[in-house]
Amino acid sequence: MTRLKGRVTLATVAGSAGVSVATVSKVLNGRSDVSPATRARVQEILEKHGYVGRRPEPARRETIELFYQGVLNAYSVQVIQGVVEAGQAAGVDVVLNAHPPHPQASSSGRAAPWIRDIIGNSRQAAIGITSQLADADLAALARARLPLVVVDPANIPQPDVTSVGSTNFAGGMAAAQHLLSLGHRRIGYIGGQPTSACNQARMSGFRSAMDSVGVEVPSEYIWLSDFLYDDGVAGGSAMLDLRNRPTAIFAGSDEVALGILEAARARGLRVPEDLSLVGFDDTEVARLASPPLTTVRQPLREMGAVALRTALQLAAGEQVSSHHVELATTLIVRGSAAPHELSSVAAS
Amino acid sequence: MTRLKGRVTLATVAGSAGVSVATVSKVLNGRSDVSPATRARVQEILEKHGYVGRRPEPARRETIELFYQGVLNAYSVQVIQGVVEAGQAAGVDVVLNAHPPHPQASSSGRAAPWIRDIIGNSRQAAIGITSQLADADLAALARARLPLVVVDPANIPQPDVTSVGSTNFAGGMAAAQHLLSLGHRRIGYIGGQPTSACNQARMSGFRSAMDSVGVEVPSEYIWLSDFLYDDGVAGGSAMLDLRNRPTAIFAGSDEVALGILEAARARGLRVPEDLSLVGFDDTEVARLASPPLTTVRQPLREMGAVALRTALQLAAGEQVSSHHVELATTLIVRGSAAPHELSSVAAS
DNA sequence: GAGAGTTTCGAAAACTTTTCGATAATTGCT
DNA sequence: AGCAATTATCGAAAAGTTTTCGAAACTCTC
Repeated sequence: MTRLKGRVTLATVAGSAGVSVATVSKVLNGRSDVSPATRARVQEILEKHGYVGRRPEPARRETIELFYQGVLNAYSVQVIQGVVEAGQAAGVDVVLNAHPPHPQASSSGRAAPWIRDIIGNSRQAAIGITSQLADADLAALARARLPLVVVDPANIPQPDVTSVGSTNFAGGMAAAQHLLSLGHRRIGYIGGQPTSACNQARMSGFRSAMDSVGVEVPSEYIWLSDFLYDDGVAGGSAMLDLRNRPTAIFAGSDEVALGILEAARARGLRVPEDLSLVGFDDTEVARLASPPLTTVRQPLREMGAVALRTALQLAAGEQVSSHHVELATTLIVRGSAAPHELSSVAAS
Repeated sequence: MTRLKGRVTLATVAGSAGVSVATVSKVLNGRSDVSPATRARVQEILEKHGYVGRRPEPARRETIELFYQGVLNAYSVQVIQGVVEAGQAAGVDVVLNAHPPHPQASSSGRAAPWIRDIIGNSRQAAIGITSQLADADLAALARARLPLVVVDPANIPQPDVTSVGSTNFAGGMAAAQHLLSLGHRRIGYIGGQPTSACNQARMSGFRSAMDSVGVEVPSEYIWLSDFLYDDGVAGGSAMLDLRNRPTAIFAGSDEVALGILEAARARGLRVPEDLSLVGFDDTEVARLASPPLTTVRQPLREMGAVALRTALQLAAGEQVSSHHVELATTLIVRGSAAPHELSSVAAS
């Protein structure tokens, strides 16, 4: 109904409410010279007819905020690309912004300034990359009815935060199985913080695969700090200096793998002849590395695209089927992992 | 003046500008069916009369469009970061968008669709990363009075395009001098397209440094295709298979350097022991490479920040002192270039 | 150089807001 | 109560703005 002819206009509402066009206009603009009773009635009719002004919004495009933590790396770039591409397809603007690394949960219940900015700038939705938000931040966003989608949230997925991830556990298993199938038995893992959800999943997948073939993982074969290059160098150095060093290492990220690569090179160890390496993420650096990294691919662009589409759905008030979506990981075989025979031959 | 009677209205402006009320309204709302000349004139009159709408809009934030070509790489990421940081400082939104690689100068004089989008979305300014725009695109932007700043434009800097670059020539010289000072004499160059301005500058700087110490550069020591990994592999392979292969190579980009690194590894050549390598850009991958790349640093973040500030100046109608700014390059010494003695010892 | 398509523009129509006068309701005063 | 003054409410008309639509001018193509 109310669609008999064209758009709903002030005249439509005025007719339906039995008042003049001017009065309806006054109600819309909160003028004082309208009696409360009339105002209420007009407002009801407005609602009923779903009146929207001539220009619902001042012709401004929908805008979603994409934020990253601290600095951009090879990982975030892929996600950003996915978000931007999906944003173009959907005809929304993607505003990119950085936010300080870890506001360290301000004791007060106030949201961080940059969160308040997002709200104040009236975005349709926000997308975070591996972000860890304080409860106050989440509460502020919820109050403002501003949907949030996090790609690969750093902390354990909370039920009230929509998130997009990948099958980290399966990826960890795939990496371990690949190395096992190449004949390796002494396999180390160098990954991120023990509190990080994706690190836990990757390591659990790794452990699970190792367990299922009855291979022990000694504690000195596990090194956890962060997913960064320097952590790879440190962990790799420690592990390669062991009397009984591993013949293969599964790195929790490509950046870590590159750090291990450097630690190996510094010791005159060649990859993959003397040490097999499997990374995680399949960022650009995996392809550019020498040797190119065998790695577990996270479909980061797709994850970004899914995050954007989910954010738009939430912004449109639609329900999403699941608060957490995981896309499949794939093992990408390049040149950094080789059969164990090679390394034993070289060692002998 | 113009206050003879009551408020300044569309009719006032229309009369003063000699156009219809409708046209003024269209200018105000950024409609497309107004010629640039008319738009400019009306805008000027609007300004002069200090026209304010009946209800001032809720002050939307300034928005600048940052666009990249095709895919994001380690290079663009640094620039993006600089733009985003400067944008935050200036309180403007940075909208990120991709555009198709090379529309190949559509024969017609029409601007590319994505350019029309930028104009239609009424950005305050646009920033391109290594973009090559067709004349029609530039003309369309100029007509819409939309300032454009290009970071490291792919083609020769045109006088009517504001651009930000770095001292490529000096960087090329610095790279060559570094390798020369390490005792190298057989030095190759693998870089981008001969038509690319920055490639020309880098290679000229390289050649100039070589000339000034009287060292010849045989033609087979020069390889030009693109600034990509695969080009590094191809060029590196060709050059390293020469009977009299170079002892050092200056790569026109870090990505090319990584390709050369891989070509060397495939031939059992070690870097820097058997081959010294100097990259260009100092993107993240230079730090992550194994060995870490000695490279010529372009201050990409600063370049991005300068581009944004310049764009805002232009948007504010200010004159900029120069249409092309070059920031200084710096040689970053890491581990991929070593004294020539080492390699001759290894060779003997 | 005709034809098809595009761009530019203003008159008129459509829509919204404001002004201002009419009317009714309320208050103040005797 | 009766009457005047005040106030509240409302809509017609005016004012202001945006959109539609057709005409004219221009451009590109064959």
